[in-house]
Amino acid sequence: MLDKTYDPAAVEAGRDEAWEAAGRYRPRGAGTPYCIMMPPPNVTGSLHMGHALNHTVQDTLVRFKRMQGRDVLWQPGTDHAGIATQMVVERELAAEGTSRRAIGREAFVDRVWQWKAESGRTIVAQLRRLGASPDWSRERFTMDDGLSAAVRRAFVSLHREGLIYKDERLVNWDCQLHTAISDLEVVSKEVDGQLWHFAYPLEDGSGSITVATTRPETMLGDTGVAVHPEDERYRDLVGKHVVLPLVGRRIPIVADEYSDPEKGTGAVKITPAHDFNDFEVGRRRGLEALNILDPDGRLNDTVPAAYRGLDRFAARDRVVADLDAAGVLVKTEPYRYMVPFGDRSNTVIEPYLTDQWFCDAPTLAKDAIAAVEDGRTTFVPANWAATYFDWMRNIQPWCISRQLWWGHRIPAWYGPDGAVFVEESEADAHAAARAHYGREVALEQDPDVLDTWFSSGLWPFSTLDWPAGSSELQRYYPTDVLVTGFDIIFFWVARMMMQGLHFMGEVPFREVYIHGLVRDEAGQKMSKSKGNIVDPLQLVEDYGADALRFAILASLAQGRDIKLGESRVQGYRNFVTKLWNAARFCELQDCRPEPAFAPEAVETTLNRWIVADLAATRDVVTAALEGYRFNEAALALYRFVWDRFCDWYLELAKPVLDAGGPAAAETRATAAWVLGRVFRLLHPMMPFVTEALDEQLLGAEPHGLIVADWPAPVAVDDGGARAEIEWLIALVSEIRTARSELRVPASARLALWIAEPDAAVRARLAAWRPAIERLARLDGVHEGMPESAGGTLQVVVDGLTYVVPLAGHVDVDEERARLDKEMAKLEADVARLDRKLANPQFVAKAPEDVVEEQRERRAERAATLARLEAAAARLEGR
RNA sequence: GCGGGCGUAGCUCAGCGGUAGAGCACGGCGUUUACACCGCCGGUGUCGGAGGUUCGAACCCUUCCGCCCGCACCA
Repeated sequence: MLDKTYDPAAVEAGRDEAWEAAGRYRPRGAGTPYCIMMPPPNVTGSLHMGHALNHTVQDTLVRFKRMQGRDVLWQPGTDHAGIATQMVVERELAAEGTSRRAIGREAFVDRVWQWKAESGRTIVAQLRRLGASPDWSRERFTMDDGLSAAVRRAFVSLHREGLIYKDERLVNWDCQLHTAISDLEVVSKEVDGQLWHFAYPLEDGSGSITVATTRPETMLGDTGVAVHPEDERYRDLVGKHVVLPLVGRRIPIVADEYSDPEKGTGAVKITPAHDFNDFEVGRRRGLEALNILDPDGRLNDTVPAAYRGLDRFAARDRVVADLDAAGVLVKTEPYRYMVPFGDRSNTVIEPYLTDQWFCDAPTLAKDAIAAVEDGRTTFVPANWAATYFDWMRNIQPWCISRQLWWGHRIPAWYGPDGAVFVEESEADAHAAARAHYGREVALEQDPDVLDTWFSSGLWPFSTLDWPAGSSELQRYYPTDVLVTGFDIIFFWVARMMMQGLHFMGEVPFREVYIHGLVRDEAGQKMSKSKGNIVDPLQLVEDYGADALRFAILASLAQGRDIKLGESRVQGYRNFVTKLWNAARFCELQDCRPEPAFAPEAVETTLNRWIVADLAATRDVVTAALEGYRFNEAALALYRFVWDRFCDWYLELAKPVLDAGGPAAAETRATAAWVLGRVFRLLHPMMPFVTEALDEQLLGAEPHGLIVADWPAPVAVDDGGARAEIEWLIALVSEIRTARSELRVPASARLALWIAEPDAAVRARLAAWRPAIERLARLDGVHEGMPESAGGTLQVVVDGLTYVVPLAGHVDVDEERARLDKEMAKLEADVARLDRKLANPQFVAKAPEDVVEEQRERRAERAATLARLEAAAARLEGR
């Protein structure tokens, strides 16, 4: 027996373990392969709404495909997330009063591994709680031996091809983390600052040129002043020199297109080592790049003694004060401008001149762009391709080295004279060094590690045992679809495309399904600082994973962010409860699956109707899931279960079941069959409750639904069943509405009269009399016109008038008013349709079936109207 | 500045060329031993504004207004 109330916790408990133990998560080995690579969550992270959304979508797809008979591999794993993880552990050390530098590199890395071992299971456990069904036996971690080997192979190979190189360039430098970061890890924020104008005196004493800056401390590194070649104001100054105040350095005034006469004073100070634009100008004009900062962001020894060792911001104040004292501060104005911050450290990022490893992204991007252009990979929704192209076509060399300790150590070793040996192992490096020097030398490995995304970019094939190779690699690459948020199209999707195409010669995935972000009920992005985080696990605890999953999917309109509040989840928990109770009713009614049940062969109108309706729902759901229209699939099932099966089918079945006989037997079998189909259709979206019901109610074999066949289409000839049930629903609804509007007490059992039924209607009434009486609260169905005192209620359905004598329950005026309201609506409809049909253009140009449809509609409305008019007249007549 | 998106019922959103919809919220009524996590009943809303295309536009085009998100700028 099913429990009286649905208890998600009880229903969901133990099911993940059972599925896994039964091997359900593993590829079945037969069927067309279907593969999804799980975007590896940060190993030390915990589940947030974004994960819940992302994994619910993947799991729904995977379960759907599994049921369709595909050989499904959902490859799971986690990411080492270099900076984020290192920071967490560093914070821990700080709390203990020590630091990574204090304990040293080796001890620190050990410590991170230790921490990973402790906290690395959380996210996986949480995903399991959600119902995620990847092949956990294949779980990978980006720093596993195999994946690390893949990283080294990729690095060495790209290096040999000249696509990875070391260069001294400006990078985004994080002064707190002491590492370079990529462009993508920099977030610009608008800041209220000041714009200072300084007059740099000309060397020849003939005056000065005024430049403006928001970062005065950088003037200590100025090696030039640029003006626009066309700028009349400064034309005569080009080629002259100024003497840099405070420093005394003689620097040239150069002409360069970069200088914008409209901006600031039109003359711009050039600090090649500390500004990306200035760096380019410096290169073009042969200006020296003078690095004035140390890795902490303090001024170094290239600046005058007074400023050495000062922090960049302290130096700023000092420089301004000194320039003011020197009389060259022309003016100071408040100024709003954009300042780059590190997305992790949230400190101001400095452009900084260092030696770093770069990947030639512009070259790798070529095929990655072509692959999307020619449709080898497509985006869903398609417009995300524009974002992808936009970034790919403007891609810059990718700085892949990080001055961190946690991550893949760069496989480069340096000899005593600085010669570099890039090899997959230290042994190989030594061999190369021997060949180079003709003797054994001491080598030192590059201290840096690689950007985390370098290894994540290899994920679609490194997880399948590349470079060693395996049958899985052959079978599942390219994967079918990547499911991810738009926020990492650049970070991750682009990198996988570049590396996948380069190393595998084929795209990593054929489709990229991009979903939105989860926001709170007010549409705010969830963040810890706002305190509006909704914890998915709390929701799972309160309402069940099934409810959360279904809520997510039902809210997931394509290409939009989703706003998910608790009430939404609650609503779908109610839906699960509804399903549970419907199943329980069927159980009480002894509905059991009939092995020989053939949906096409059911005979009663009611059963033919529900079978036909379910067949249509199946088609809608199948097409919706295939097209990533999850909300459409969810809604179709919600409607079928609640509005059709529960509200009408079961209610109409009650009298049939009570009456017994062959019709009752068929109905029991049909109900059981329909529920079984519903469980299957719903399973990818709400896996737990559907399988529990399938087992408990229908006696299906344990953990079988997850691998049950997806329902095949059913070709039903409903033989007029739909029309008949629609008539019945309309009749009952009309009477209910009229009763409610006339405030007839619910308890009043009234008779139904029909004046002139034809044979068909007479038969229908006879067949459905118990149902009509039950659902419309009636007692007796009669032919003819009633002798009524005390008013009547009259409704028109399919052109026939049905009369309910009210016997004093209501007064005539109220019924008259109700009829008037309905007639007014119909009159308006008829008038509108008449206007349309009277338009010769419409009749001539619109498709025939559309015109015919309007004519029929017009006739139907007019007939109903006539009946209502007659009914009104009868009211008057008394 | 460039790109993308959004503006439909109180709220959250479907619909995207042929009668304006759902859920939630709200209000009324509670009869039916599956379900109060329920049942029944209740929606005229300039489909952001203005033009245009069309026999017909919430849906296509143009333009304007308002909001959001990327990217760039960052003297």
